[in-house]
Amino acid sequence: MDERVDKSAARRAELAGATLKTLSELGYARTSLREIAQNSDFSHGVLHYYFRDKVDLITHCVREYKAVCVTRYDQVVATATTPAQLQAGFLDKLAQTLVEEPHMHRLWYDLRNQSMFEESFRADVAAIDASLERMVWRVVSRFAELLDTPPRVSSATMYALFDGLFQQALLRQLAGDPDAAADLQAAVTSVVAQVVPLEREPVAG
Amino acid sequence: MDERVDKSAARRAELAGATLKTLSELGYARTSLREIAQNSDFSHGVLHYYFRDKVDLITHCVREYKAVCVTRYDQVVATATTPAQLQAGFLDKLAQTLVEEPHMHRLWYDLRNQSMFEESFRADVAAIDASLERMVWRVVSRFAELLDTPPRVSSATMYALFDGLFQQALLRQLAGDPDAAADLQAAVTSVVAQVVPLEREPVAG
DNA sequence: GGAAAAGCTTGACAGTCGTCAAGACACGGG
DNA sequence: CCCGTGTCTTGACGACTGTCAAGCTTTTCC
Repeated sequence: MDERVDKSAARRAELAGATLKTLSELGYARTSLREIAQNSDFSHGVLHYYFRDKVDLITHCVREYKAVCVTRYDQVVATATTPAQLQAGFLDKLAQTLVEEPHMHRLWYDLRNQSMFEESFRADVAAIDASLERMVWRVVSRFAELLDTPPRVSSATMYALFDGLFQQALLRQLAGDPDAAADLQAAVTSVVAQVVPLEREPVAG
Repeated sequence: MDERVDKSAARRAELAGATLKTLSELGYARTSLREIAQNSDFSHGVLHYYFRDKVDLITHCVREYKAVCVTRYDQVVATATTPAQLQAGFLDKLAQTLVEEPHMHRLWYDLRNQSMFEESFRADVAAIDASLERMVWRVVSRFAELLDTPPRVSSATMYALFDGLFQQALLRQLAGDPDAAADLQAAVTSVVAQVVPLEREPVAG
């Protein structure tokens, strides 16, 4: 019986993978079940054998997506012993994922946007957003710890800032701008210098 | 003859309005020409009388959208004579548009996202993004001028930061979070305090 | 007033969509 | 061997899509 559910879970994961691939290539608006099936080894009918409907399938995908993303910087956080090391490692991975996986990232932004229109996605999307926020905060708070300076903005704000920078960089990367990654690194460096600064006078006002 | 083109332009604008409304309600993925026509006084066939195809129609809409948005804060910039006035006016308008026009904003994010997948939208979207960046920069640079302190980040970075904050707030607003607007104002205030600070020691490193 | 032009509607076309029922295939236990 | 069960394919359904041609209505102009 365990074997049965394992098999079933594996197949679901396989189909979820094909779905993620399709979504990342075509975007939500043009992703159809038949197109997904063509990115897998099966026919379009099997999708309704493993998933209730299209929303169920995509929801499952979104959850799977989360697992991959959320640990991206954990290794860097775990091994870095100086602020400079941590910053360099983070910037490296940031640029790397921007250049190597832009399709995966646009898929995420597409789904998050879809959640603005379709309530069925909202809960899962919000959960992933929260996970990503924690991921970013692990990096930033560790950085602050190594610097012995508390961050000057909240976790939620910090995430929004990084997300905005990354999204602009992604737009440029997908438009073919060769400087997108380098400029992202520079911008992040500049912003971090402001919000997790070396010791300085407190801001008045 | 001028009268002809005026009439034609007016009708195009009218249909573009119906398109914007439909897009803001349903999102790009579920917006069809028949649905657009139902949001106007005409039948679906007329869309092909005034626009070559769907892409042409939506592209035209996007350009129209730009005109409305881009002057949102100009009045505030023109009238404010102190930093506090400018900041308060900006935060007011920011919260107001978040609460009153969330559908229009999700439409913009949806189309910008679509441009990650469809090259046909890319140029127009990039142009609007640049316009919005200039809009934000007019506010920030004026603020810095009134404070007699240069901003510590570039125009592009500043826009990305605001955009990230606004997008997070929009997600929360659309999910029904009653604190979305207030938290956005607080976050923007906090960030501005970091990147356009009152005089302080330069950041080392 | 009547013809020409512009504006708009209607209906059809070839596709595609999500969904699902019917049946084919594999496979292990009687 | 056959039967039952889990797995997968096939083909069909009604609905919906963008597009466009044919024709209707209104306006314009002589």
